[in-house]
Amino acid sequence: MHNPPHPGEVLKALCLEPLHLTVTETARALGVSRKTISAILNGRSGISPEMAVRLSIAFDTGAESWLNQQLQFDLWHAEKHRNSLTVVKLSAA
Amino acid sequence: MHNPPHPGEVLKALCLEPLHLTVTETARALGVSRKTISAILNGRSGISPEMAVRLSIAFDTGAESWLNQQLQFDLWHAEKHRNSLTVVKLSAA
DNA sequence: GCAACCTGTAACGCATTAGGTTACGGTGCG
DNA sequence: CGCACCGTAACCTAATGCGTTACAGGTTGC
Repeated sequence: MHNPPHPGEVLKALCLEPLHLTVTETARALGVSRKTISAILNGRSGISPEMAVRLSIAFDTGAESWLNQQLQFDLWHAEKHRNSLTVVKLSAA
Repeated sequence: MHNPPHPGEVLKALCLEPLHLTVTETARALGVSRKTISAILNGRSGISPEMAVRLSIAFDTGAESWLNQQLQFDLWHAEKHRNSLTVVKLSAA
């Protein structure tokens, strides 16, 4: 339940650094601009579904695992505002 | 591989109909506009992280399960364009 | 030393999308 | 008929993924 990492950090640590890939090389391989990769690595963008598919092709991983990391990250932020949401319980009623 | 259902359909079938909830009632309970619920039920919007938390409160379910359904849905659409993406493999390299 | 080059990032614009507000057609009830 | 409620469409705003362009900091070759 502790601060989950940016998916970008994981991407950097698990994919780019082991292969000594630069932002430029990665961007070219994925078919996107350097900006897009830079933004992800620095946590200024999330992993979009399309990007997840690109990653799954380039690094031969599951697209789902990338999106799951993004999900955990987004959810963790959303949960922080849980108690500031005005919601009425309907289940237990 | 088969067309995953829209999260809105699931929401309607599993939450609204069993409790005979109207769009209006649900919207009030969740603290959003009727439009927002209507859009989700008809597949014109996805389940955002914030919405998932609202659903988890109102229906006492896991927020993650809603986002996972959304993930499966989004991913399925993204995968359809997999072969139209210009991506170079880096893993096997 | 300096000029050409490459790398990573910031600035700006565009398209998409979740969400609110408002307005409209439809239905039930006094 | 009149009124209230329902679901949805139309319009606007804010956020965000992406591309293009521009810029600062290094290398490398001369």
